[in-house]
Amino acid sequence: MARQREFDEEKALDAAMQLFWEKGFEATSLSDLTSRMGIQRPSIYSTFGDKKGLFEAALRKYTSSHAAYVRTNLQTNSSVKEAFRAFFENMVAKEYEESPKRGCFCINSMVELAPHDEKFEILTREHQMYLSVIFQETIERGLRSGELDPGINAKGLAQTLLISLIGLTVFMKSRPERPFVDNSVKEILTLLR
Amino acid sequence: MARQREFDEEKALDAAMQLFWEKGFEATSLSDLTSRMGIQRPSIYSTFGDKKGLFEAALRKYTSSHAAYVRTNLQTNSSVKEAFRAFFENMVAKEYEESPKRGCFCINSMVELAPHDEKFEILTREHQMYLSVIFQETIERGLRSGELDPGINAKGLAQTLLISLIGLTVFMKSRPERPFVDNSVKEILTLLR
DNA sequence: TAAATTTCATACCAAACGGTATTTTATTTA
DNA sequence: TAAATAAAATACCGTTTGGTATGAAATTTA
Repeated sequence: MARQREFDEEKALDAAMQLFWEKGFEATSLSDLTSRMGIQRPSIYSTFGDKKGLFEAALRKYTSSHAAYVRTNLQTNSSVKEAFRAFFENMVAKEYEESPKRGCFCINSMVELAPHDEKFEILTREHQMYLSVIFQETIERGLRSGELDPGINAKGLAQTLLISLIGLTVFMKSRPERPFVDNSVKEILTLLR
Repeated sequence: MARQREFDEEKALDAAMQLFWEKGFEATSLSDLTSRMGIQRPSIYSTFGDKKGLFEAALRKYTSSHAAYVRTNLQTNSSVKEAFRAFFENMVAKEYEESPKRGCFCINSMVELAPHDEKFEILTREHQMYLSVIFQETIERGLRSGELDPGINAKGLAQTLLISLIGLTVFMKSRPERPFVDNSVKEILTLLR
């Protein structure tokens, strides 16, 4: 044993996450990272391997905390319809406060990296699959309680809601007028009859 | 007047479009561009200004041809439901043949550039708005013919279909299993009752 | 045919890139 | 306290980046 680490690895990783989330992989330079993370280049390389390794660690941190956020969010409300409504509306409201519009780090990575890097193709797909399972379980809860129409296909509907969520998230990056998005949210939620 | 141009500007621009579409703005270098466009650096700069100018020209070329494609595609079929079904299914089928998954150049740009560059925020938003108008007009045609439920809100439904299309396009970049996407398409189209 | 003009090709530029070797500083163990 | 070890800081590396200056080649107009 010898000298002890002076920086907090989790805090440094969080700073990197914020940066990659906002600017993406290519547009974020090592200089950006060192200044925002508050550590020197060699510390990054000794701790995370290389730039891609750091990005991967940041994305994993994001997906795990995002998954937890979605899960608790959908479980708190006893009404399933109300839970989804609050979840979608909250997501829209939050994004309209953002500037620049960061959207979802995982979706951003899906667009920038997944098509050219199998590791990120798998990582992003698995996160989306996990979200669709959370959606499905929530819908199934609504079916058991009798709140939802028994004719509903839980899995199919979950997948559709997830795709709508992705579409909303991406579309908001172009700063469309609010009613456009609000109306779509309403319409999408009618699938939860 | 003097020496005449040796390269075809449209062909060169098309080559640039393919490259930017596949790799995005940041990941495409001037060297990539010169070799694929078949012309030298100075020709690019004298013709298109700079890298961003070339990208913008390429994106404009894409959006105008894409808009025309969508318009004719939705107008050919007399049945509106059938037109949308064919359009969505065709789009999914085409994307599953692609490798790497290029998705939609406009959507890719919305994710990479729109949040940090107002010019692209506007450009991408306006293209989406245009698409939603095409959708809306198609739905209104179905309302007039009596094919669609008169209770349908043409504008709202058009916007929702557009957002679903965006979600599908982006999601396919992570190479999800085909049934996931196919089921969602079916479910989305049920909104066209 | 000669002057004028524009394109093309080569070569080049400073700056920024991702990544490391090296030295200094701090802490632990023997 | 001395040797060993690991982290921090500085300085540096070759390569690639986007962007140009320059001169040769070609076509027009006068």
